[in-house]
Amino acid sequence: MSNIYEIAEKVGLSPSTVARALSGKGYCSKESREKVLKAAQEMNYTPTHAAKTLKNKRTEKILFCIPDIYNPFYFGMIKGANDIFEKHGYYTLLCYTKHNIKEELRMIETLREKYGDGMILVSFNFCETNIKAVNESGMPIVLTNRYDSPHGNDNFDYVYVDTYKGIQLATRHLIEQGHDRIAFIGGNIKEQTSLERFKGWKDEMDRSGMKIDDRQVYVGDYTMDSGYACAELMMTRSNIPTGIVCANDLMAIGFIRYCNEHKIRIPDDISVVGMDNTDLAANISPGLTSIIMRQEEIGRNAATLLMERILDGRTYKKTIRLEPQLVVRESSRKK
Amino acid sequence: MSNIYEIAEKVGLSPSTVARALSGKGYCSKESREKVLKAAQEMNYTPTHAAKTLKNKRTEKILFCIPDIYNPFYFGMIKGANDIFEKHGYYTLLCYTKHNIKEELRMIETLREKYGDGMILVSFNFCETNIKAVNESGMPIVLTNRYDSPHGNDNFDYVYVDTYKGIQLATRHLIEQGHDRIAFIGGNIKEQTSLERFKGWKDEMDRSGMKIDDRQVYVGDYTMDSGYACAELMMTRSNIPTGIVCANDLMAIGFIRYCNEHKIRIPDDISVVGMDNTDLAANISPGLTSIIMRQEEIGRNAATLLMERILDGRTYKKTIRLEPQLVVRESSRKK
DNA sequence: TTGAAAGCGCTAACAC
DNA sequence: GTGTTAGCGCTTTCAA
Repeated sequence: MSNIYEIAEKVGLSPSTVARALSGKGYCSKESREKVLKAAQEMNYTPTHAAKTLKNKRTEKILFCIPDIYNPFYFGMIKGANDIFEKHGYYTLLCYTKHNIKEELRMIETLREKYGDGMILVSFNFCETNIKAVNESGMPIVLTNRYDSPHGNDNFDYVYVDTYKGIQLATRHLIEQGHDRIAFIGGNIKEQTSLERFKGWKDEMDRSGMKIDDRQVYVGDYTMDSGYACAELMMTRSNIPTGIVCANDLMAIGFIRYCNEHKIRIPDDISVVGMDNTDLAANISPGLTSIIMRQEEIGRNAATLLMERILDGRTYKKTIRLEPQLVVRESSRKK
Repeated sequence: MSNIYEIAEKVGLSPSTVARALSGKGYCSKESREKVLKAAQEMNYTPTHAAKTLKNKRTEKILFCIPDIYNPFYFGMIKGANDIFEKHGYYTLLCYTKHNIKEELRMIETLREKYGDGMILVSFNFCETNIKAVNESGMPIVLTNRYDSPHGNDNFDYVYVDTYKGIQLATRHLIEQGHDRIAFIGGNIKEQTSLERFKGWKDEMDRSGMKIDDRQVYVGDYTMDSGYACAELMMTRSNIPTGIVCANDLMAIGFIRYCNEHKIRIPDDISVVGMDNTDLAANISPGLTSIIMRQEEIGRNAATLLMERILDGRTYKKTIRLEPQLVVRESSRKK
């Protein structure tokens, strides 16, 4: 591949003039510029990204880490963020971290190598390990979850929708519909976001004076199949709940699939509420009652915070909280 | 951020010794190595990616372009490819090209700048413009569609599932079930893959001696909403079809949603066949008859072809064809 | 085993 | 308006 020296030689000018002609910055006569551009074209010239970066310290790329590409929840976030980055001439590169902290650390390391100028980090499980890496990276990173270290020396931004409150809304909705046996299908509560969701359900149940026991709590992994499996398990037990709060739409869909297959009527026999309000919620049958999680807004806000750090040089911490909201569809109704 | 010079100064060795210690290549005494590694750790050292690349000409990154993150069809491909790249220590970076040829060209340009070592390019619309860019990039690029230029001088690999045949299978299935009014919901036939799918339906209809007219052909954009809209339009017309071939699962799901909302029974009133056999096909109700498109295998094969070019230096062209397959579920049955 | 030095391709300050 | 030159941070050859 050609470089500016070869072009310079070909047109009989110096490399710096070529560079000026190409970049449009600095003085350069019209003639020279034209000669250079023509030659560049002919020689099929492309600047080398690495060389530019080494000088500029700017890649104009953002690394966007998502734990799970199968989950439509993230699509909105990606779109929202992308819209902002684009405006500033930045590219978004998605990194699929597979729900795996090692992958997250690898990508933070890649960011430290300055492969990108900043990062949006989505994770189900912010913990001391990855937060430490974030803090020590010295690079701009925005989380899409709430996280505050006990030591209070965090220096990253975050944008979040209050998941705890979201699950409360879902639970309260079922309670208001007169349900009294309400189960919860969530994730592993060792993970931060799963714990929050679980608490949202538990606290709301407690507040309403509902009895709960362990057998009302089902553990999935946010996939449709795990929702299905939870339904299977539930139906082997006595005292089947009449209302189900699912920690995301996908599990709710899996749950409903089981019900459809086994002639359990939704919402006649059981009311189901999902969370995330993904496109699917409106498109399956029956339509799934769900919680709006403002994915696009999260993405847009996260991207904006990142650009502030990168372009405006903001160095103090900023956090943004967004409100979840209930959407009622056909999958839930009065008991 | 620290660099090898600062480390060298700190430990009282030369930068080249530090580099050797860090890379593990070349001679370096055990003592020196230990000193260096310790200092590097203390100074929170990370190598600069750009500097390495400038020397090595290797980024160990692959750019994976997908037109549409909302479509679960691509998930399997990403996973399959990722599995292979990982084995070779390569990272996959996803680029969302939004069904937009300009974005594709931008990413090909980014590849030419050597921001990555190779690319898997997924597009709905391979045409002269993007194929020219692919051919001229001089970089290893694998397509996940069939494409052969008339001039026959292509030098890229591709892996594909025969979509034409896939739609034929879907169409034949409905014909065999006794349907005679069979509609097709596809995409804009200006796009290469949409045209292939359309032809699959048309040719199979012709072969079976079925009459077809324009009003049996509906144009969507591969989203659920567009499937819904096609259903809406269809129902305003007379002579409603009894069988529907959809060019992907998402449109089929949107179509079914319309039917559910309007008390049209699937499959009693209308049989529906999708394409892609995404996870959703099995999880919605009724289960969607669909065409297996071997997404993971496409991904794995594409990644393997790419690694052959990058690591083994293969320079001749290779193409791989995979067979689609019908899966029958509840959404289609005998008329 | 270690160090000096050149060079990857580009940018930008400075001199002409 | 143009050219010279000195880096950016790393790798690698060659000499010591």
